[in-house]
Amino acid sequence: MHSPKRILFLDLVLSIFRLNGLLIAEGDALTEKLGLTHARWKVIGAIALSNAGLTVPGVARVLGQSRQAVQRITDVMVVDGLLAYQRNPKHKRSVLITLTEEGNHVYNMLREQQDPWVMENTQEIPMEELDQALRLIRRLIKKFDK
Amino acid sequence: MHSPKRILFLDLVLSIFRLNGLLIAEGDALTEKLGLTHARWKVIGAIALSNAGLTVPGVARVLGQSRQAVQRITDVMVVDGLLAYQRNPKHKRSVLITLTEEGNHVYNMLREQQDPWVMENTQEIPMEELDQALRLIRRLIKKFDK
DNA sequence: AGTACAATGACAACATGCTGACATAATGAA
DNA sequence: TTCATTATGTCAGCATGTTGTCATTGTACT
Repeated sequence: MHSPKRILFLDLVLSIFRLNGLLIAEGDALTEKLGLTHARWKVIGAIALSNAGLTVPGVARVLGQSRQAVQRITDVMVVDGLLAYQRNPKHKRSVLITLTEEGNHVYNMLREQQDPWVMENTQEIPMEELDQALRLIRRLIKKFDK
Repeated sequence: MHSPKRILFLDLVLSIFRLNGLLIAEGDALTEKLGLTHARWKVIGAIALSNAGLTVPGVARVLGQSRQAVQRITDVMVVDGLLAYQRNPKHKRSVLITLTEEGNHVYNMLREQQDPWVMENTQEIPMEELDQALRLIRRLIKKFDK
C-alpha cells in the first residue's frame, strides 16, 4: 500500500525535519557575532514579541517546549545580563522575564541581521505561496498539538 | 519595517520549529511500543529505503546530520540487534549498515503503525495542498543546503 | 609511484531538549 | 473555608545533536 498520498506525506515530514535543522544552522550562523544561539534567540524573540510580559512556563508554552528547558536557558541569560526577572503581581513565585537594556540592544541587532536574510531568501517566492504553506503547516500543528 | 512578507516568513520559520517538535513527539509516541525513538526510526527508515547499502557517513548525509551523531545511534542499535555492520568491498574501514532480521521486523511493524497514522492525518487534506507545501519546503531546503 | 587532499572512525566537550520526581504556591469546587 | 487539583520551581538523569581533534584510509593529481 505505497499510496501516493502516504509517500507524499512522509516526504513532507522528512522535509520538515531537514528544513528544521537547516534553519537552526542558518539562525546560528546569523547570530554568531551577537553571541546568540538558536535556543537564545527563540527566547529573546518570544519575550520581545509579548506585550503583557511572560513567565518561564509562558515562554515554554509559546515555543512548545518544556518549562525546564526554557528555565535553564533563561537562568543563564540572566547571568549573562540579557534578561532580568521581575516581580509578578499575579504570582508570588513565578516571576516575569524582561529584556535588559543589553537584551534589547541584542534584539535590535538580531533584527538588523534578520531583515536582509529574510529579504534575500524570499524575494523570488510569492507571498501567496508562503501563505499557503503556512496555512497547511498550521493545520498540521493544530492537529498534533493537544 | 515590519513588512508583511517579513512577518509571514518569520511566522513560517517558527511554525516549522513548532511542527518539527510535534512530529518528533508524534513519532516517538507511535513507535514507543516498538522500543524505538525518533533518532532510531530515522536511521531505520533511511537504511530500509536505500537500495545499494549505506555507510554511517552515508546515512548522515541522507538525514542531514553529523556522522558522529549517526555513528553513536547505529553503534547502540547494533548492540541491540537491530542493525549489523557488513564488510564494504569499496572501503576497508567504512562498513555497510544492514537491517538484521529483527531490524526488518521492526521496520515492518513501524510501517503498520505509520500507515493508519498517515491516513488519519491526511484524509481531509487534498493531495495538491500537500504537494504545494512540499515544493515550497524543498525550495527552501535547496536554498539553505550548501 | 608519490604526495596532497578528502573521507572516515573514534573520542571528548558541550548545548539543548526531554521526562520524572518532589516540594510549594495558586486555583477552583464543594 | 477547606480540600483536591493544577501550576511552578528545582534538581537529576538521560537522549540527541553539534563541533573539534587526531590518526588512519581512500582518492586524485602530477
